Amino acid sequence: MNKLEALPKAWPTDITTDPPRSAETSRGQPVYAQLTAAIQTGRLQPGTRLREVEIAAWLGVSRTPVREALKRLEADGLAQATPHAGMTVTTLSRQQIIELYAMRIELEGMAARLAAQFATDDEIATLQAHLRAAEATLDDAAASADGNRAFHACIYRASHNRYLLQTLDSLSTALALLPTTTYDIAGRPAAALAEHRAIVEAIWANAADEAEAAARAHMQGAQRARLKLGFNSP
Amino acid sequence: MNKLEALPKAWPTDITTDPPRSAETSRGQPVYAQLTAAIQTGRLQPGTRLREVEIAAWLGVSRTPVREALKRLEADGLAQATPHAGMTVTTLSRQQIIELYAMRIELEGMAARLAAQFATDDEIATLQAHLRAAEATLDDAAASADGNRAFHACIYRASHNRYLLQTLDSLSTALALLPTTTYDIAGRPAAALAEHRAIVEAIWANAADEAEAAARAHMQGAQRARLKLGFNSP
DNA sequence: TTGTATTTTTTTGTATACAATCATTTTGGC
DNA sequence: GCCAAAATGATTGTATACAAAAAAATACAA
Repeated sequence: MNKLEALPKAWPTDITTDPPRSAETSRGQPVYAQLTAAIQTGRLQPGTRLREVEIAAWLGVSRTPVREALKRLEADGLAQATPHAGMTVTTLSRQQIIELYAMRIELEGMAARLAAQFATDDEIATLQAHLRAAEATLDDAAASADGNRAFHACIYRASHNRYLLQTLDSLSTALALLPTTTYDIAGRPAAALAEHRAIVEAIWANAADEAEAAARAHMQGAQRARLKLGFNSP
Repeated sequence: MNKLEALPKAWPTDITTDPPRSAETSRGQPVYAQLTAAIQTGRLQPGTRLREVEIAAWLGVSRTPVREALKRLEADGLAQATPHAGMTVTTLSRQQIIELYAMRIELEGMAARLAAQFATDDEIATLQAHLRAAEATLDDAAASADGNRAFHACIYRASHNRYLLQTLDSLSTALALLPTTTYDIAGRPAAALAEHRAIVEAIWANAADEAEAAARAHMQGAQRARLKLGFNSP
């Protein structure tokens, strides 16, 4: 019975100065989850038109929640809208990929630096567990890619900066639009694992400069691998 | 009924048609523009409840476009939603402000570096024009703050990285939630102008390292000024 | 007076009907 | 046969009615 907003113009006095930002999923929006999953698994290829009525019929809901989910996809850069022509799944250009990696090089470095300064023991233990798990899936490109995403998400959280977390999540999701992952390249999973080890080692040692340098080197390696793979469209 | 009277329901009455909002305006969405303007000018204070029907009545539209605009506000971090309790204008905590500035220090540095490498002659000329304009408004805090935003937006564009532009736009907008600007501090407009001059000088000279250092120093100065001002809530 | 249960009110979430707009096609004329 | 213009169809944008859930108010009993 905490009448939160009925307080006069005084600022909310609830003790939690940090709002649980993870409450994004509190309002269950299965439409958004279904669409992002379909895009990231390649079931919805870049360029595919996203028609509201089709999606609504497919998921058994009305157009209203579908529109909401599509707006969110647009905000995340996964879909693009043209005024009255509807939405399509974003097709990344080579230039966009370069810009995305430029951002990730910078921000992954920042995240690793902050993690080296502020990560808790639990978070470091989780990172080390991810390293061990990655050893077991070196031969499975899909599993390696999944583990890679989880590993990086751990570093984002360990940075303890919610805006950095949100931005890096968005950038990673955008790169998931690409039809292939760098883990499809022979030898890349092993190289990535070695680079991950260097990052965790520096975080564990609270070596901020080294952690940042290792993370930047890792992302530059990922970019080089990516640019070897080619693209959907020039 | 007394509950309604206790709520801040003073909605701005003058409809200023200023939808510049640069991009994304392809689908005219005046509701979003009105709400962001009202938040950034302080007419909608942090903590204010955003009721769909009130906003719809105020702007003379139905709830549908209002919902769309509110979702976008939420994605931009300007509003926060609780499952069935509606939305409120975000109240930034001290920790959030610190995290926002940490991001801006990093990304403004990156933007200045990229601008030093890739800015066109036109873009540099525009930056220099902003410097001259700022000299004329040193005594006007509000005008200085506006000019400051425009100046930084120019650097964002000159970086020629659309994701960096989008992220920095979002971060700047979030900081506009604060009730005061650092330009309210005596002497800060002059100091900021000097720092701006150093940034433009480095960009003009294509000195990437110096541009990045100048931009980081500028944002650190802005953070120090901000932290002197105090906050809404601890 | 206070605590609890019930009812009332308020507000969001969803569905659907209608309007507007753009793309395509068809039809008429040359 | 080809081009232009109008009509048709498809799809998004908007409004509104209804359902659901939560908070607030009220009634009632201890």
